[in-house]
Amino acid sequence: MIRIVIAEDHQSLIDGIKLSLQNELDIQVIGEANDGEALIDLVRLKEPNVVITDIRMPKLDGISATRIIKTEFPTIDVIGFSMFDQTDAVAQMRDAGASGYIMKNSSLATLVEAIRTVAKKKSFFDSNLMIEKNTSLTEEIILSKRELEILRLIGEGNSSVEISELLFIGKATVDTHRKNILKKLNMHGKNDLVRYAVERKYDFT
Amino acid sequence: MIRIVIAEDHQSLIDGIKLSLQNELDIQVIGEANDGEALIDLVRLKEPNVVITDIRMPKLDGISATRIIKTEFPTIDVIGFSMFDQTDAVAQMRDAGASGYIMKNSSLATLVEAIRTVAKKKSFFDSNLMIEKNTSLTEEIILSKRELEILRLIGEGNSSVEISELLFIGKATVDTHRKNILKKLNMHGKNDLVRYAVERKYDFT
DNA sequence: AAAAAAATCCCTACAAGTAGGGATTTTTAA
DNA sequence: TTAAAAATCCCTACTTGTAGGGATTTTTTT
Repeated sequence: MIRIVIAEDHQSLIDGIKLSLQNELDIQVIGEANDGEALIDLVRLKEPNVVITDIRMPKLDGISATRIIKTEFPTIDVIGFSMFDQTDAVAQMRDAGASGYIMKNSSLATLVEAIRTVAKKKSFFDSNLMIEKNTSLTEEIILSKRELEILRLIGEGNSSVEISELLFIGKATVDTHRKNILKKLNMHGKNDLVRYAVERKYDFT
Repeated sequence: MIRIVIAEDHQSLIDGIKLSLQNELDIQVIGEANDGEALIDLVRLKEPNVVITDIRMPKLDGISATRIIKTEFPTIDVIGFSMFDQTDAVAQMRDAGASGYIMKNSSLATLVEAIRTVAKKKSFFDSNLMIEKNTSLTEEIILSKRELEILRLIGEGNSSVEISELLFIGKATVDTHRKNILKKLNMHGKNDLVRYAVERKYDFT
């Protein structure tokens, strides 16, 4: 029996995962936490086999939490998961000692596979992750300087026109950059860029 | 001389604040941090008079950082600041021991005033904050259950149509809720709701 | 110096959210 | 039980971003 705990500040997502795992008889959800600190407490209390944790959480983020967990309990396997394919986040989770990484839009099958794989002491990184596709997992700087700049401004809440005024370029240029960013990140849809920019507010270089 | 440190994961914002404070001769920025853990280290090292910290930061968030700082250095005054008027965040910062709270879109004058006020051991909470306007600062539940639900779904990246399908209601209804939420939060503009929903991913009740 | 990458700008069409109205039904609270 | 609040739905007009093209100039890199 694989005993797991889930950490995710979004309760509805936890509920979804729990529901999804109900049919997997060898996997048991023994606890859940809504922030990093609660996760640490929970792990100390229950000592699960596998921890599934969001990157971005209140109080303590998933990366720091993973570091602490792996220091105290090296045998516990941690799977990180987040909304987007953030190369840096994946690398940081790996450095922190995580055994796996999946994305929130991954299928149930992927989730289950990830849990079983890490429980067998193997690592599992979602095949959708860009980091897996390209060999060089160190410097994978996909976005150009200008694109990063524009992404940052999007995250700050600026519209294309506002950005064009801030950077003294045309609105059309900003739109082109947006499209290129979307293409590079393999995203579609209306608000994805905004969400991505805000979500990854981390590590803008 | 008021010695302050700034914590904010968005370097450009730190730069902006520093620039703004250059002309204030009695205020000196003696350090900056891009995450909660770095902030704690910095405070221990430099022991400033005032700390200005973002709520949402990698590793350790502003609320937890404030709690730690106030435990170790009760005389240091902390000012929280964030993008939006999150009633819960303000309350939590207050509980953690913060002396003030301002919003990122506050004017420079407000920022300077806040710093000087807390340095005088008085508390400063931005007059724009809803919490200040309404007397009952405990339960200030502005958004209805349905509105919160929709806001959550927006944060998860769903469009109005998708939300309407998820909740078995019409698209028009979702739009109305959006408009009401915007009105209640006093927001305008295209992506504000998305950004707000993602930013406040915290504490959805 | 030549090729590749990045940055700049324009076009049309379409989808989605905002802003301003209005209106009805269902819940909740006094 | 009756007001008040919440939730439901519809209308038109407008703005903004996405998707699909194309094209030119400026920087890098080889």
